[in-house]
Amino acid sequence: MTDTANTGVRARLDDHRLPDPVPAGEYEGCPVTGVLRRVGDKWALLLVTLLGQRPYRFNELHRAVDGISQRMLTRTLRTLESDGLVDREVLPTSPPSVEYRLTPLGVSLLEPLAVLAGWALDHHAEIVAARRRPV
Amino acid sequence: MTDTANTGVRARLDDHRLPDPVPAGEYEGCPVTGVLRRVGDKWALLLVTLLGQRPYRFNELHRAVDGISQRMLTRTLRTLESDGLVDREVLPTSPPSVEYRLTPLGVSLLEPLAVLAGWALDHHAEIVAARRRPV
DNA sequence: CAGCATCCCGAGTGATACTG
DNA sequence: CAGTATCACTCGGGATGCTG
Repeated sequence: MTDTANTGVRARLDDHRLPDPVPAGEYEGCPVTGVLRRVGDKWALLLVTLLGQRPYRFNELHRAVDGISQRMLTRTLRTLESDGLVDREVLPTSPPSVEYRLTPLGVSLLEPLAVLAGWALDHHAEIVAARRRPV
Repeated sequence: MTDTANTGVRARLDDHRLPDPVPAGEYEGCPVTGVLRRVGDKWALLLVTLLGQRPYRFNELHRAVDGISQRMLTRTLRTLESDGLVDREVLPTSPPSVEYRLTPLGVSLLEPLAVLAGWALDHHAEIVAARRRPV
């Protein structure tokens, strides 16, 4: 592998769009797996939860999450947008600001997510305990 | 990067334990994220779903999933066992056979999972449609 | 049968610097 | 402010071969 070899290169020179539009995989076979992979994303769920409360601007999200890099914030938002979960709106202000909000589809995800989050909060102590006792 | 440079070397020579006991990360900060990462595992959820129906033996699982490697099957089962979701029982037969079954904790996960799976089945068509329309 | 040991590749992710 | 371009590094995950 040479250093110049770009991973997952787009090779669209004249149409310089996003460098890497969507991070993760296809919805091959089972659609449930595809959704779960999305949900299992390190940041995706956190962003969805945040946006479930109110719209956020880019740097507002960047500050709110605190630990995420600009790159991953952009990529995750782009993925969520591409999946139709998040809507991106560019406001015509003098310093351009962008607002992100959940789509109806994104809102509909909040409820199943809450169920799983409830389970996690309810049982994570048991999981941690299980991990601490080797066999 | 030279070819001899090993990625993520273990460097524990005298204590040759498992090469990589648990694949994924810690439960830092939010326990929900940790659980979601587990759930987002490529195979973990599939195995939990399978084991939710009845106990399976190792190669039985290997055949049932079909596409998983021995290594990932072992690793995923070990992780699930380590998290207290799956129980591993070695049967004292002449060719040693091992049975895997869900623990009560694992069974309790089936319901939240079903909710999420239901959402996925219900909306994955919208997601696919959203991905096909660029902006 | 049920694993464990290695090698290897690509995806995911962070850090940093630059731009409209 | 809201990104984009690179570089570098780790880790998930597949292939293959060996063992008790």
